[in-house]
Amino acid sequence: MTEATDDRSEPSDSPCDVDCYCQLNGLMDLLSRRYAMQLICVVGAIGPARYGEIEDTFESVSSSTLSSRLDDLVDAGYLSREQYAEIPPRVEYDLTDAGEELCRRLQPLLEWAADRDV
Amino acid sequence: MTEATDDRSEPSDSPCDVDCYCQLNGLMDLLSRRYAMQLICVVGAIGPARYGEIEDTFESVSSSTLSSRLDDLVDAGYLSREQYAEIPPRVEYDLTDAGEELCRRLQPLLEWAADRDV
DNA sequence: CAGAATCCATTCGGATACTG
DNA sequence: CAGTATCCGAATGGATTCTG
Repeated sequence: MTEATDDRSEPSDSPCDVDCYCQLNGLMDLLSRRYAMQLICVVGAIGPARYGEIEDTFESVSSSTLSSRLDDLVDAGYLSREQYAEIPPRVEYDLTDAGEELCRRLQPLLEWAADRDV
Repeated sequence: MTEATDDRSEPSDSPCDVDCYCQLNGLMDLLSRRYAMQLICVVGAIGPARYGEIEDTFESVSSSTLSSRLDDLVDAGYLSREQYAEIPPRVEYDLTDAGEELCRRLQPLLEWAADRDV
């Protein structure tokens, strides 16, 4: 018999093997970009949020950076973007279902992170 | 009375206000670097792990990148590094207490992420 | 108001070669 | 084995200006 002191050679039962953490997948790349994780939780916290609201929440973020990060999250399906035909224009971002799930999984991390090093 | 349809104007009771997500703190910067989150969970999964073990777990990572990421996490206090005076040299990385807490908060996220986009 | 476009300094991470 | 040192292209994010 093959020596199997641990289960690393038999990934059959584990629903999520260690290796799964290592395949750099698109989501991790996305979340690693600046403000991405914070944005999910902020939108989750203040519900449908206008662009300006979100911008104000962050102390300093350039509009170009914020825009591209919002686009990323919309394109990836974690944020929805509703544009109203008004003047002045109004845009509202909100979490999609996937975004809510993501937010749920991010919140424990971000809360702890915020406590740690303010 | 002041209108308070939501609690955004009264952040008194909330232990972690929305704003806390926005202060870009050092931990989020650290976690946003490549492999950082995965490393925490990998070390959490395979216990005390040698450098080579960790390297093998990732399909492709240059030693320079892996080294610097491990250094980051050690310096930040999430990984411990034990070096044994043997030949050939042996080094073992493990989670610190803070690292374990971090791992606990990362795991739900990474497991979900791995399921999502393989 | 909610961005888009452009430009640019900095940072990041991979490749490669070398070492105690 | 477990890195370090150096080099370099690519990606990132900020500043600024402009627009429907």
